Amino acid sequence: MNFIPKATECGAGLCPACAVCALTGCAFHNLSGAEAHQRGLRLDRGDRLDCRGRGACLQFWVIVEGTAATCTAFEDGRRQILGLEGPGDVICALMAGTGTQNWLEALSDCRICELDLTPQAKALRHDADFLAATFAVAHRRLAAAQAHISTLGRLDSRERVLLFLAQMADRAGRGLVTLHMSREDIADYLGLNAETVSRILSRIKKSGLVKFLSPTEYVVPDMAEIARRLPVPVAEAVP
Amino acid sequence: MNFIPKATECGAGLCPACAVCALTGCAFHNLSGAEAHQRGLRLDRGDRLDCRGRGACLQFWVIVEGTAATCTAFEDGRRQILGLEGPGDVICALMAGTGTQNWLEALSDCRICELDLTPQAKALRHDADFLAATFAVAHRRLAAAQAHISTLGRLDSRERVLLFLAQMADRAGRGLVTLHMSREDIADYLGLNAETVSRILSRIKKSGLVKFLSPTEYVVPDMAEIARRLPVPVAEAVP
DNA sequence: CGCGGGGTTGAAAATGATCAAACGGCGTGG
DNA sequence: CCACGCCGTTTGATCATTTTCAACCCCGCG
Repeated sequence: MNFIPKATECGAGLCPACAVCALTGCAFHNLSGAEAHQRGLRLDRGDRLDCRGRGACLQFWVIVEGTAATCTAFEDGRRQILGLEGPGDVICALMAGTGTQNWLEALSDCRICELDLTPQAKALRHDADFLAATFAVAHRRLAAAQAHISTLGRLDSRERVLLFLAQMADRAGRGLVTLHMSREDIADYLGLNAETVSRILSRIKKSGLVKFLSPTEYVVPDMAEIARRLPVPVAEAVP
Repeated sequence: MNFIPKATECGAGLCPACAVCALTGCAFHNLSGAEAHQRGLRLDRGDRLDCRGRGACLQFWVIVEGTAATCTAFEDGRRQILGLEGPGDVICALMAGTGTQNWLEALSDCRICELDLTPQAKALRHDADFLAATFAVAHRRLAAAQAHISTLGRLDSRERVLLFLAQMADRAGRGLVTLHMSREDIADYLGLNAETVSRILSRIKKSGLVKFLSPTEYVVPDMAEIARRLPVPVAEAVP
């Protein structure tokens, strides 16, 4: 049940590829009994996890494996995917307003590590390493959220889908990309509807910018060509 | 030049209405020489302030007076307003990807306090109060950004404008509301264009939901009536 | 073999953008 | 004081994009 890699497994105490160790490295090293409050979860595709934090932001969910989405829905059922989460991503309590639901939804089968640090609240409130790590989590999510605002506000449907495909390819590290999302999931992420996504995907396919092997698998022959058709960089430059 | 109210001016050390004291209260109390790195700025309507932080997020801009907007623009000039900032709001380094500009723009004349804490970087990295305060800043911004994603992704133009009017009214504390934004500003915030905003404003005016005294001043006779037409709560419930 | 859940495609309708014209307030200069 | 011109706003006509509704296809599964 212990999905969290030990800090010792991660070389210099911090695992470069995932934030898990960054958290354990800071929050767990000087805490006794912390193990008791971490829980391994398995979600099947479509499963939802209510992760409203109680009060302060001291609960975390770390994606260990799979792809998940942070979602909201209005009273009338309209759904919006706020962000996509992959291995290493850390979700802290989603902020749900009254009347707006918030949940984490597995887009593919997922392994997730849940950390409840509320018992350690008092100590953590003064733990600089812990605070720095949670700040980094929030900051990274904020950057992603702001980029997504621009996407939804100022890109048309073709640009949104193209950017989406490019980003997923970038994240998958070139080669064959497998989407773990239905057309409707993509639509809810991009603020479109499923038919529009399908239509645009067909157009992109015809254009040759992306080669589809199946509805959920594709290859990008020339990333630069896609980048040339977008007014935004595909990947955020990491300074 | 010292725009920052002293913590002592704020009752219990924290000013309830603004985050300024929350920051000074934590970051400045135990720092000597901090005064030297704070700078009062005046921006006229339309002025832009490049606030990309150098490296770590240790520079802050606090709105003391006026309304400003955090903006991005694509290479081709399309502008998107990411968020609206009023007195007390704290902006930390905006994350600008290469190819995407980021700036803070005064929508009305503003007084802003700039804090540069990079000289204190070493000490602050271990200052729990400071870290907690910056986390709160990022967290609050994240909540706002996520709410805006839903707005842009899933509300139609009429709903967006209505929500905007209601939120501005809520923020202004009822009574007469004065918009410090042009139609184009509103459009760039809501992911629409200026003509569409104007048209919808006219429709809303005709419907009687909002009474306009001038193009930039209005009153909301019945907030509940507006809320009834929106699938989202107007104000986030503060827990 | 039939059923059901994506996915794709088409036609029609709605929504929002674009282009263009006219309005109104306001400051400047005659 | 008035005329002029500028800028932001409003409004109309038209165009493009996106949604909606519907049909159909494909494929896996009972």
